[in-house]
Amino acid sequence: MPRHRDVDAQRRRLSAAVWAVLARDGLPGLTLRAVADEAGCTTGLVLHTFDGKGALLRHARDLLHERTGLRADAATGAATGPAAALREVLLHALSLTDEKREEARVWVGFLAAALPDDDLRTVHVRHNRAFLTRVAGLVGDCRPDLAPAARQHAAVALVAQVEGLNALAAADPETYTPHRQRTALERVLSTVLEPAD
Amino acid sequence: MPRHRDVDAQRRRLSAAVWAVLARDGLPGLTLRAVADEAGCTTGLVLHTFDGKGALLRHARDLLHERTGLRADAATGAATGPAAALREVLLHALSLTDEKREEARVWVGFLAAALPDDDLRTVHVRHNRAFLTRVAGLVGDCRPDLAPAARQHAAVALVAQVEGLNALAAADPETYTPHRQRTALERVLSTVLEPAD
DNA sequence: GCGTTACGGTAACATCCGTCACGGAACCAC
DNA sequence: GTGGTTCCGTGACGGATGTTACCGTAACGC
Repeated sequence: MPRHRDVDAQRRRLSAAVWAVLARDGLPGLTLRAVADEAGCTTGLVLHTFDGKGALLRHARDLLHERTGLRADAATGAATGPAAALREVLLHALSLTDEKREEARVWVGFLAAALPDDDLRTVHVRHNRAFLTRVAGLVGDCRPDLAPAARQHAAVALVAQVEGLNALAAADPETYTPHRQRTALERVLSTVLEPAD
Repeated sequence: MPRHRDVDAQRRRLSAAVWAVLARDGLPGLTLRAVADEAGCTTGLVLHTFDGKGALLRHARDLLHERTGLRADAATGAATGPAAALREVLLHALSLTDEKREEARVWVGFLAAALPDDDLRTVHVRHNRAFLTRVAGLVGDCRPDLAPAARQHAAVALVAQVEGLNALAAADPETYTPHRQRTALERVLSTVLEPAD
């Protein structure tokens, strides 16, 4: 029984190639051949590892969620309190570095690809909701006085702020500078942490 | 010199077909043949009217800006004061109806198409900045006490909130309901209109 | 009414897409 | 070493894409 391969490692490598192509050439450039070239193999390997382009994209989207999730976990763990945890998680979701701006471009690419593709949309929506739920939980840690619905409303505003800044900065980083992103996030954050009432 | 056509009307019709295809089939389905079918003509007419696919997309993006601009003008004119004008313009930019959700899908499609296309990106960024400038002006009307930089910061947060909600609602309208969109926008709006200091 | 001219449909082009069948190469058991 | 089995690169396929050249046709000036 010869020749075993590390299937998971190949899937990770190919998914990383999907991100690289998506960040560099955008959604129109995301072809199996481009992914294979990026990964240093042929389309043969890609289609032996995944059941077609759709499965490849879904796995790449899953892995992106895993990656951002780990970063959020680390941000939560390093924080000194509930408010710091919420702030750190949201700050680490912004496009404050070139690497993160690349990631935002990839996120936009997946979003646009998911709109007409029900399978990919299901995956994309699930991960977006998971982030929303995470933020709602952190809001609850900061404001246990809030009812669940109020936490959800605060989380929606925070997540929309972050993803809006990411989408805008992906196309126009000169206008949506890191400083402006941070300032905008702090504005919304203040409505959660320092309610006027 | 026979047979003159209304070139502008054709351009508008073809651009409207671009929106329809982009809303229904997404960016991957946006082909010249699909646009021609939607407009009830052939690719021959499309390419006699525009210098290729890129020019068609840029014009369609221009027209989308014009359309949203007219809506914002109407919202501003109908408002009873500076605060109402700001609120109305932002509310009309949200995805509160099916038609607006379609428009948000189109906006996401243009964004994703613009990321790897410098010409289209230039157009897209210009229109996004115009909206930002408009919002900054309305903020100035509400809060003449604010310095220009502070107005800009407030406008960035408001625009990011609106576009973030649109992007999220485009893929997941069940989570980002009209009510939640309005509530989230009011939260950010309150930091501009009722500053805690 | 006729000729000229712009218009727009048709069909082809080369290219690229996703996918698949084939065959050689690599690897482990014996 | 030898056989058997898995892996993966090769090359081809049908179809779709953007673009172009061609040509019939409809409309205006005279």
